[in-house]
Amino acid sequence: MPYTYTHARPALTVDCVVFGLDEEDLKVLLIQRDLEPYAGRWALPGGFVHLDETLDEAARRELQEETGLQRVFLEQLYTFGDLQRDPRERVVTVAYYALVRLSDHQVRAATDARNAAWFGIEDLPDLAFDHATVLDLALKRLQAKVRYQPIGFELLPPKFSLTQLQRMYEIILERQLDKRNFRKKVLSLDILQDLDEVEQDVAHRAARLYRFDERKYRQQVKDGFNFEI
Amino acid sequence: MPYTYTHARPALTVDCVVFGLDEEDLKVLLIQRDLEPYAGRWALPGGFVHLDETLDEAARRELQEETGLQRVFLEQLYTFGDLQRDPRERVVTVAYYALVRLSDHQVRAATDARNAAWFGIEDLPDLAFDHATVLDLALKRLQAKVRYQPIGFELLPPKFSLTQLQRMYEIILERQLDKRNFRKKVLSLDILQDLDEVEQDVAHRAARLYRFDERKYRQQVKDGFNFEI
DNA sequence: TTGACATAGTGTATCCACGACACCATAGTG
DNA sequence: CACTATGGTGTCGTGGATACACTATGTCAA
Repeated sequence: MPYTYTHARPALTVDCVVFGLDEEDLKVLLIQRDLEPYAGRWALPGGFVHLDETLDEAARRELQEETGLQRVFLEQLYTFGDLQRDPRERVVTVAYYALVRLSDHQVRAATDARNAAWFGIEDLPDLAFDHATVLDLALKRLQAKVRYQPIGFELLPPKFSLTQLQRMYEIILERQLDKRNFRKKVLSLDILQDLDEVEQDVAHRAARLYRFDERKYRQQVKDGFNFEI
Repeated sequence: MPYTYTHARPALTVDCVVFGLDEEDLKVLLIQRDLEPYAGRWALPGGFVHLDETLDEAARRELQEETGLQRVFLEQLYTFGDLQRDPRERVVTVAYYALVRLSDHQVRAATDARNAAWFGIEDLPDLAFDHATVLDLALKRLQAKVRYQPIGFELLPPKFSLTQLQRMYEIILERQLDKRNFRKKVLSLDILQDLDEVEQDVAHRAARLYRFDERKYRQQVKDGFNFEI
C-alpha cells in the first residue's frame, strides 16, 4: 500500500545505544545485520518510526523486538541527519541511549534471527552507517551525565555495595577514585538507603548493601541541592 | 510532482528558538503565522527539511528566510515527536536554539510577509503547536549550558564591559551575582582580552572594555581546565 | 568651580569541599 | 588458627566560594 506526498520526505528511524556493565567493563549491545547495506556488519539496534507511535515508543519497540529488552532507562541523545549516512536514501535517525542491568537481561536472539551480542567499549567491531559516531557521542553523554545525575544506578542491581558503586563510576569515567573520599562523598549526599544486609557467599568480609532511594533524591532535588560526583 | 513510498512517513521539520539580549531581559524571536492551523498565532521560526540539506543547514536556511538572521550560534536542542503536536498530520520536529547579538541584527520582515518580533521571556504570547514546551526546554538548556561553556558571549557585542558580562549572566540565570566575586572569578579564568579601551559617551566613569579570547579559551580547554560560572 | 550623581573598580576574612594518604576489621578457606 | 581478600574508617592541608563596603573617576548642572 503506497503512500504519496507532494514533497519528498526523508525516512525517519530511531537507533539505540544500549549500555550494560559487568565486573570489568562497560558494554554495548549490538546486532549483526543480515541485509544490505552493510550485511554482516554490526550495528546499533533500531528501525523505522511508525506513524502511530512517539519517538520514545519507537525506540522501546525496536529495543524489544531486536533484543528482548524491556523497561530500561531510555533517553534521547541526538538526531543525526547527514546526507550520506545511509547509502540507499536520505535517512534521519533519532538516537537514544539506554542503561540496563546486565544481570537482569538475557540477550535474546532477535525475532528475525539476527545475532545480538555485548561488546566491551574498548573492543568494538567496525560499525555500519555512522553508528561509530553515534556511539561515541552516547559515551561522552553518559560520562558527563553520570556525574550530575544519579542515572548510574540503572546499571547496578537494586542492592549493591559501595565498592560496586565506586567501580561503576571508575569504569564509566575511566579513572580511579579514592575509596575513602568516594564513600564520604556518596554517603553525605544522603540518597542511599542502608539495607542492614550484607553480601552473601563471598570469600572474605561481606560488604554492606545499599539501595538508591529515589524518594530521598527527589526531595533533595526539590530542596535545591545538586548531585555531583 | 508527487513522491511515493511503500511505508507512511512523518513530515520532518526544524524549529528554532532564537535568544537575544537587551539591557533588561532575555528575548525570543517569534513569527506570526498567516496560515492555518494557528493562523495569527505566534510560533517559532521553522519549516520543512529538504532532502538536499542536513538538519543544521535546514535550521540556518529557515532562520535566514523567515527572519533574515545569518551566521548565528546554533545548536541542536531536542527532537519532538508526539503524535498530536500538529493537528494536520504527523510531524516530527528537530528543535534548535540560537544565540544572537540583538544590536547586530535588524529583524527583517520575513520574505512571505509574516510578522517577526522579539518578546521578553517573561512576557510571551500563546504559542502555536507545542512551541511553548520547546521554548521552555531551550531556556533550561541555555541556563544550564551558559554555566559551563562560554556561549553567553554570543549574546554580547564583541567589546563589552565586565558589568555588561555580569548583567548577561544575571539575566539568564535569573539571580543576582556579587560584583567583586564575579570579577575575580571571570578574570581568573584568563579567557578575556583586556582591550585597553573604555566605554564612550556615558554619563559617569567609563568602564574598561574586554573581548572574549577564543584562542586562550581553546588552549585552556586543551590543558584540561574547565569553565564554570 | 564645585558639588552632586552614577557607575567603576578593588581586598579581606571565613568556611567548606576536595584530595591525599594508611591501617585495622571481618569473614572465609585450607 | 593462620592466611588471604576485601570492607571500612579519620585527619590534615589547601584552594575556591562566599559575604561584605568603601574609594575612584567621569559627567552634568547650578
